[in-house]
Amino acid sequence: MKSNQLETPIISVDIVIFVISNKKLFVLTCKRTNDPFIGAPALPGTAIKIDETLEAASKRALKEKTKFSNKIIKSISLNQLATFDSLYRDPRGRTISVVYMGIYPEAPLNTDDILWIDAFDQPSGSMPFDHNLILNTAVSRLSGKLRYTTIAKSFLPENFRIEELQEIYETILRRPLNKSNFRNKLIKIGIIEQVSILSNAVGKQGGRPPHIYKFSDKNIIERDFI
Amino acid sequence: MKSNQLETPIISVDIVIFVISNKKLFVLTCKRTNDPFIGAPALPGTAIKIDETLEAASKRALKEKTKFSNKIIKSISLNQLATFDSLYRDPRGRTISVVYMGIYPEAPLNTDDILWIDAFDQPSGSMPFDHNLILNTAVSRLSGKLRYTTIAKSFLPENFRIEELQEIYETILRRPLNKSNFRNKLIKIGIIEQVSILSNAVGKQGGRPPHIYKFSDKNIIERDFI
DNA sequence: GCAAAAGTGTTGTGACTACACCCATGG
DNA sequence: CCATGGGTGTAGTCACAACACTTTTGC
Repeated sequence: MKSNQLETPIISVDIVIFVISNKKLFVLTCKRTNDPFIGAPALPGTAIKIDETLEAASKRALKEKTKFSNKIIKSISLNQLATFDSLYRDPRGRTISVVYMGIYPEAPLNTDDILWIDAFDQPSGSMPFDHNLILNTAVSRLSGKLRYTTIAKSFLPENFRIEELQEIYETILRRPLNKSNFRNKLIKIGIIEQVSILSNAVGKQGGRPPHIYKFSDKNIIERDFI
Repeated sequence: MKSNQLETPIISVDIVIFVISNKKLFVLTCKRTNDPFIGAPALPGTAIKIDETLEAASKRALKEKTKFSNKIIKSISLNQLATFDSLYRDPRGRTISVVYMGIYPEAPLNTDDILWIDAFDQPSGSMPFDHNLILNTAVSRLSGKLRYTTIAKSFLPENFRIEELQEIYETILRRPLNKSNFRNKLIKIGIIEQVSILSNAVGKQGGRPPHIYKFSDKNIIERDFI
């Protein structure tokens, strides 16, 4: 620990990465390799260097701790969530953490270093520092953003079925939505548009083939819509 | 300048304080007394000390730079806006600024040190650093919050006339609102309630005396409402 | 009694909800 | 031909916008 920590706080970043799998919302944690809480699953993070932006530091931390491919790291767009600054959040000394959030674009997979935890089932104290607080803040921001942005887009591939999209909403909002009203609203508002008339689905046991949709360019919704 | 700035960024806070006067939205600026941009009107701010929270640092900066009374400082509730971190935002060296915003509870008054500037009429470059960007971010957050919180409360005294409240909304949203629909909606949603039946107004030239209202306890609006 | 300020009523339009029904495919 | 997954239609209700109108005061 350097002596200058006595006079000026350290700045770090922490990252909240979401993914949806099997109608559940998961968050990326990495097994800690350093001193305090070593071995515990925590949000990935790092101290920031003087010549990098907070977002760049976040991407660097992600890369170092998760070993995700460059392609994946690049495709994750990070949004600033908030800055956490309570005096004793880090036992090593005063550390102020700026938190970024993003969405993982593929199916989650646990490894030795990585554990995807259920975002709605993380008892307080299950993560070190104030990471449970951070996660709860991120979850409510996520559901807030669902209302007035097209953030749901990041959870899906370029082309998707409407029901896949509806599942994203239902998972995050934690309530069932009406099929017919859901599609009517989204199409009327004009944030999604049909790509192909009918496409044969892969590996399913009967049923009418779904239409394929994609998001249009519109990114911001005028009023709330779900 | 200390040598450790070479290795770890400095953290500072900046504060955006709003007030409404004569149907205009104003923002507090203080004449800079220090080296870069000395004399220019800028958002008040300060470097943070190691043993104080960001919010405490903001209040301290406000007090030092504005000389507002303790009572006023106490009554201003600060909300974190965002953290600004572009690499060259401060010519002195890497400085990351966490920005807080709040609302001034009384009529604004310019002094030697203090200048209230029009929030909607600040050409880019009129303030040092990235303070124009910060202000624009704060303004759009303020209008966003108007939709789903009762933040308008802070612009008014405990008791107020409905038209005063409507003026707050019209000023921030920058469009006229319908009198009848405005009151119906706010009362139906239940965020304001009548205090007295009719009260004689002070110093006005005729006209029916207004009812007096206050905000009820509800602080969060379920859906958008204006 | 008239102007000014405040408060109320009404009506058409459009959005949201809930529900029932129709379509296209695999087995 | 039926189960399954997908897509559509509609009617009632409720919220919203626009506008006109009434009430209460000072002069």
